[in-house]
Amino acid sequence: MNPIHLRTFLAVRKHLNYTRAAEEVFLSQPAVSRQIRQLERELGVPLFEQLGKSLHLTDAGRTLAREAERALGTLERTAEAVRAHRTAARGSLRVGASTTPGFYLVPELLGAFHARYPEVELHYAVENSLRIQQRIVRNECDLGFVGASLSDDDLRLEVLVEDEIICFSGPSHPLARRRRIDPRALEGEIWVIREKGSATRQLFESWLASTGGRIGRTIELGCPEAVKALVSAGVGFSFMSVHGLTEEIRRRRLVKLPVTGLGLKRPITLVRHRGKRASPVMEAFLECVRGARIGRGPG
Amino acid sequence: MNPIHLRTFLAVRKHLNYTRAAEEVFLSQPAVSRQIRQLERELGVPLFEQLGKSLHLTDAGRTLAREAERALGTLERTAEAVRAHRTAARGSLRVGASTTPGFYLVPELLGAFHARYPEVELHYAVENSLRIQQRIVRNECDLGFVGASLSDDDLRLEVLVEDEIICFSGPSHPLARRRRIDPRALEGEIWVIREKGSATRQLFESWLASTGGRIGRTIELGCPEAVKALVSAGVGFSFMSVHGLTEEIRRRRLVKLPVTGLGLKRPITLVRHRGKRASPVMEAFLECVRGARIGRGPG
DNA sequence: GCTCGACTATAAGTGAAATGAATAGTAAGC
DNA sequence: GCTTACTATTCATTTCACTTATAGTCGAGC
Repeated sequence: MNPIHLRTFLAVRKHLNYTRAAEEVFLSQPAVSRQIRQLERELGVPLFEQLGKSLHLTDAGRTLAREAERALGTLERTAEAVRAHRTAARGSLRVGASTTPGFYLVPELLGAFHARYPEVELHYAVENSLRIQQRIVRNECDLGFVGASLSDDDLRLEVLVEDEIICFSGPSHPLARRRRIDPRALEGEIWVIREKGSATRQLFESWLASTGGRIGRTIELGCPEAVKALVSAGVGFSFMSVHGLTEEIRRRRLVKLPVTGLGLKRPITLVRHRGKRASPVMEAFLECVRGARIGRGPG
Repeated sequence: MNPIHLRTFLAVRKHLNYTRAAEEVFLSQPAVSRQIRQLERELGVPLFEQLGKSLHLTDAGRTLAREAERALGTLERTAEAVRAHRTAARGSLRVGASTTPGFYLVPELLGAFHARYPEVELHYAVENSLRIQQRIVRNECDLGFVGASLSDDDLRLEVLVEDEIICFSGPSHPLARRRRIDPRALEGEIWVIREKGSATRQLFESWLASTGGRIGRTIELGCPEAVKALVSAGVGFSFMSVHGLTEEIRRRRLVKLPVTGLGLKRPITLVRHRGKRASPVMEAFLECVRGARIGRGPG
């Protein structure tokens, strides 16, 4: 029971005349006869009856006429719903991000995108860089933003902006008054730091080890905002992407510490699967990302 | 976009594997590839994307998956609704009848039929015999019951029962006391009779003319029940099918008049179009008609 | 009663489209 | 780097639907 058969049937019902119906659907009259016969055979009931010269619908034919229009409509709406995905107006976008971009970069991108494409369903996952990488590979996310440099043949990387990691403390902290701080001098202080999986922490630890320094007493917190709040209250010091600190430094709630030799930079990278073809929604989001003039960050 | 394509698509979505999907829908793998490609071309969007070795649905694919099930369901229900007409349980029946059977025979048949097939939509037209005949020829009615003998090459006639036309008056009428009434004796009385188009009236008038009798003063009424009511009240006399009088005669509200030589019989005939194939509903109704033991009438 | 006109059914030939088998290509895993 | 699992491609084949031509049927008009 094809849509073609149904349309032919409806044409016959309309004219009650095979020849006219054939003209309407641009077929020959035998083709119409055949299609109706096929329908009748498949459904097991006659759809038309011929009395003398005139054609009439049977009960079954009346039922089919009523339902066929609904069925064709459903099919048409289905096709239209799918075709709607040709534009970015409808669809979904699954974005992943590691903590630093996930807190201080991506939310505003998503906000801007949502304002332009309110119908698009957004999914957002903030996890550590490794897990974001996995999500991309498994196609659980369409694209990701990470602070770590990943390397994987399956991934397509695109550096968006350089991120700088700085040390900071609260304004009342003794370190805040120093004009120059040797890395070794930090060892006696309390370190307020993120959990082990944090790329920021790993990066900083690597650098510290290269200077011969060690980590002293620590307080571990899972969320960068919690770290900032604690340090701002005067407890210890920490290090973090400068992008996450702009506002607090301007308000003098946090102070950048002049640690000698600390010039830790890393790229914030847009990650995609190499083999993935960009959907219209994804194209639109990428345009948003590039239009956001990233790189004019606070660094 | 055939149902076949949609089913193939749903199989691929289920397995996310063309080869397995091909097994499920009993096709070769290239055939599945091809059908999916056709769908994608028709809809203008990719439905699947291949990342490395694994297959994923696109947004468009997800939409289609959701809608395709609904669309296939609609089609299936449509087919089922039509197939339901293979039995007499669903459908419609258009019955026509002339006055005599229309009042005193068909209603109980329809009642019995409706009790057995409550889902069948019934249409019932009571008109004079000629119009019923027209309705059958034009296929406005599926079958008819008439009191007149019709002749038409297009019609298929079947005598159900002999109907007898008798004369009657109210119990208080002077005629009711007579043991024998000559047709001529009626001329002085008031005739309560049906309208001109009535087959009963025509039949009676023909008979009367053959005896040399004439009609005297008349009161014309359109409906046989009104005729009975008036006569029962003592006004004049009338003639009518015995089938319509059984109850009133038994209750002595009407009295059969012994008019000499009056033996007017006519067949109550079932009328169908010769070329019409009986639908299941019609078959069922005909069975009802024959099962009603017509012929054991009150005559 | 016969012929003509309108219509549908049937038959045969044709062409397009879908299918399947074989094969090449590609990615993933050991 | 080879093997395995899967999809894309190619080509021959078959199937199916269509068209053309024709026969059959019904109704109308002379």
